Amino acid sequence: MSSENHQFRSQVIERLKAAGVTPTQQRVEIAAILFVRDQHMSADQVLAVVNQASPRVSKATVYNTLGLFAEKGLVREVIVDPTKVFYDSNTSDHHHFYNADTGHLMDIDPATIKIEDLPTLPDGTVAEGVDVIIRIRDAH
Amino acid sequence: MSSENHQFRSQVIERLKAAGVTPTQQRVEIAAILFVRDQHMSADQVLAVVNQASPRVSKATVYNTLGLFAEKGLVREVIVDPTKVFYDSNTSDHHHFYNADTGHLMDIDPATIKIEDLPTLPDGTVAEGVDVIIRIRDAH
DNA sequence: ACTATTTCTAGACTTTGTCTAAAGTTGTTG
DNA sequence: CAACAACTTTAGACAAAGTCTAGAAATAGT
Repeated sequence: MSSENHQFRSQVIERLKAAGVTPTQQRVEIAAILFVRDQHMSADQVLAVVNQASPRVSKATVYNTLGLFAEKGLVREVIVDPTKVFYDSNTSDHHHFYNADTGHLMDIDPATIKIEDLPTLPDGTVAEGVDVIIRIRDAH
Repeated sequence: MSSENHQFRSQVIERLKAAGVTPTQQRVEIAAILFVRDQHMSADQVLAVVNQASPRVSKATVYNTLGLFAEKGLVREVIVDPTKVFYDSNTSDHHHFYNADTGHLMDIDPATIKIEDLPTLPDGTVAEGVDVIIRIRDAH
């Protein structure tokens, strides 16, 4: 493993610790995949990538880990496709384009969209988050 | 069947025809359930309600029909829950609160939320729709 | 009525995701 | 550093939503 990779892994481990997640072997593997850059991956994709070389992480662990990361704010769940959940390694406040033709999910530049004051929430509830999805398709 | 019900059914049939949907027995059954009032139902719920008395519509037909209605603009698909699709019989332009604690989906009064000018779309794509989901949870 | 097209159906199947029970790790504490 | 508790991982069974198939039924057009 190169020195840069080694350094990246330590950064990943620090980030897990900072989020209160014990950095086990498997979690670091998964986090290292997600955190190389801002991206959107389904659990299935993560499973495929992590086990590319040799099977090293089980399906159950991938699902558990992604759920844990989402809970701890390390990734964000994006629900746009009825058949699967995407995990977004960009946790900053932003929204998405979703191209149903291609299944492609893209970030919207936060500067280009704004929601004016949120409506009053139903009684006895608190806001958890706001998702804006602009559904697009290929121009025919 | 009462006269009001009979009248409602004719209205439903007219609405299907207007949308270019042949009003078969099964489609009318399903539309009659959805169109009584603005509501959010999953395919499973529709299946349960339509077959309450005696089984009259198959699972495949319920799924096909809801898909057809969505395509024809008679209902709107709402994707907020990773485990199932909701069908909204309110097709006017509006957005949703989604309470993940209760699984409850609620309309947001269109007057109380506004999106300022949409961002530029990716090249070669056209907008299909904008979904805003405010995720809420029960105050502890 | 006869034929072609559309629609409906039961049930097998697929896919995403969850659960379980056992085995493996890790961390703590004396 | 041994003993123990708590946590994590795993294979594989399971669950639930939704799709597919091939035949039966309804419907429409002539």
